[in-house]
Amino acid sequence: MTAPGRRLTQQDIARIAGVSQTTVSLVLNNRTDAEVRIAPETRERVLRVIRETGYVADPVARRLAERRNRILGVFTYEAVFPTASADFYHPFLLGIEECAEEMGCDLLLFTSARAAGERRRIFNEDSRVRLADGCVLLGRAVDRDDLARLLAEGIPFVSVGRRDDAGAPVPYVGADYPPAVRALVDRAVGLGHRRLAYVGAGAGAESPADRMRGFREAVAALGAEGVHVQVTDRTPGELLEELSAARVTAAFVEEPADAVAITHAARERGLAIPGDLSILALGAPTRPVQVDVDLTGFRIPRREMGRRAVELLAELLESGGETPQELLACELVEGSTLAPIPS
Amino acid sequence: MTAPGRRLTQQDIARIAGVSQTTVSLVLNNRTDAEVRIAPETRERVLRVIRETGYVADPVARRLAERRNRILGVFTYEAVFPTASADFYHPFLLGIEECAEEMGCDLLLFTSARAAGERRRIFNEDSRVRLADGCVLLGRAVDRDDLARLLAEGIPFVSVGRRDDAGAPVPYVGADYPPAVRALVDRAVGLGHRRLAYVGAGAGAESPADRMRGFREAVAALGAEGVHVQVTDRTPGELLEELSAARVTAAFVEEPADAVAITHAARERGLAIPGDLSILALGAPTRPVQVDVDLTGFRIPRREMGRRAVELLAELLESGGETPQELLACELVEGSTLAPIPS
DNA sequence: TCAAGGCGCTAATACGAATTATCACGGGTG
DNA sequence: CACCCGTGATAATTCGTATTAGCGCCTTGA
Repeated sequence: MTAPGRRLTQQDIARIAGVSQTTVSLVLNNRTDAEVRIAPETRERVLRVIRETGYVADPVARRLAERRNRILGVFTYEAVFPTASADFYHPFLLGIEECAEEMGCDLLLFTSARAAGERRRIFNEDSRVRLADGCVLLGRAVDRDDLARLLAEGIPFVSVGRRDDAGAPVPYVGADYPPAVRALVDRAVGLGHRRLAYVGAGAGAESPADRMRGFREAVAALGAEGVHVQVTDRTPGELLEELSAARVTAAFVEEPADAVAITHAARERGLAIPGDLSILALGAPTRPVQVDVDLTGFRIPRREMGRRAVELLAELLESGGETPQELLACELVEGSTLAPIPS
Repeated sequence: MTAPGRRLTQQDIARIAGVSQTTVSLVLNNRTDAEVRIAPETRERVLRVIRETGYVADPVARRLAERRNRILGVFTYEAVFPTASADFYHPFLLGIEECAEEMGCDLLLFTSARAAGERRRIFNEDSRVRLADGCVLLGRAVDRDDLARLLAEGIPFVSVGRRDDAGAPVPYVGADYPPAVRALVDRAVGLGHRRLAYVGAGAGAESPADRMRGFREAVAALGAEGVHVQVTDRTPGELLEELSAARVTAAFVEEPADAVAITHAARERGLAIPGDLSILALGAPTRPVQVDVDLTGFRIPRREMGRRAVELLAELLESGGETPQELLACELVEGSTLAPIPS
């Protein structure tokens, strides 16, 4: 058993085995190159001492020397675990953890990144991004300056979620929103809907913008009419009124939590969903809600995105190569809030 | 803007500012001791270069020299994120993350710790435990050898959940099960119950053992009768039969998921809960279940345990000191599955 | 008999920052 | 004029591991 005092170093092992620190390092790394030769008996002796003492290499020193430590950073702009956003982020993290585990990597959560009282920034006073070989970025909106800086410093990273260029192309794995939204619009129009609404910000970050774009393009391509309904500071009731005033028959709601609220409000007022109004949900809820409505919409492949981000990061670390940019298809969810236009 | 090539070092900053690396380090660490003097203008010049280049110290090198890096390791014997156990672990992690963030620490998740195909071990071939300043251990059952080794190597750690000695006392923050179970037994006996059952393993790890102990002691102290019902490989129906055969009127169920299943099975058979049988749940579900029963029992202060573990770890790192061992009180949950004994 | 090369290992050094031990320079003092 | 001391910096060393460049010794081949 190890003495409780100071930690063992290769130097100690070397002393005990009667060899040099170099030899211990070579044995430890199982170097059998033509350049390096170690007598089997010496190797065995060193290995025995290592076994007996239970020595393990200090990962910090290793990283300093080798410039690599099989640690992947995970930066989230919001806290990872807190319940408010947990349901939304959990699947991404699940994928990230799975993949990291398979690759034998540890995950470093940059929980300390919060700048004084404000929202988190990647580069704060003494940033630890560099402790990891590379990192995965998570968050609805990612700071443009942070991205630019990551790119400029050549820090390997992959964003989960598409990002616009920030001085240079940003490596990402995103959800392919436009075709998913387009497919929903297609179906609605196929069921006779002509007056459609996009309910939500449709801007502010790439993902809402992408959905909005998909909506606009599809509406234009099919010759339907599309209106835009903002949700900020409005009750579900007010939204319903605006929809009805605009004679909308199918509402494409950016945030499923809003879709649920609107559905409830409608049913309270005796408005049938989807009989009188069809509701389409564009993604996964980012706020905690009891989703007791079987919403028609699509599924964001969050877990797959997490996995893929780690895979791409690994490739980036391995071989460098091109800036990876991938969009993963969203799967349509049948649900029961889309019906033919009321006659 | 930084050149995309090699990373800046203090040496580079020193060269640019026309000073030595030492000076850069001193300025960076804002050392103003009596021993160390730097002319205001020199300091300003160095700071300007640092600002202009956006230099940040390499945390790895820092750690090697300083023997401290404000990284806390989190070791879980099961995967952290996967949904199966996510609901159980989430609150602990929430507390851990909160506290780490406040203290300006990052969290290192040892996801790579899985030994070849087997369950996780802390010390595998190249363990990274030591990358962190200290670590928090999470998991129902923690390997005794791992604990002994952590203690022997003097690695600072705090276990979430009480642990028996492993060669030496183990630092922990646990839930104080015995008084919580005792309080429930008290109430049951106060309501006339005399034949009580402990349903669950009651052994295998510290936490079930603690509950069992609380149960036994309370039953003995109050002069009631207690039986032990094992759950492994038994259907809820079989459990119910055993309970009824033993004329038990109040069942103390270790695992709330089982409590839910038993309640459902009972109601299906026309057995009233709590009219005919009272059900007490001892803690939080470790398996995913739809908890649609308002169980009487107690709440494990998981979030607080996470927080406290990090706080204690911090103290341990700061000042060394005694092996901290704390038990946090569980809060009783009223629920509606406890009623007076049927007459 | 001597250069060429194989063998098994080690000394020296790099990695980037922190710390310790000095050092050069003036100005005041004895 | 020699001495001391405060000032403002730096050279050298440390942390633990990985890598590079050899070093002696022994065998071969011509």
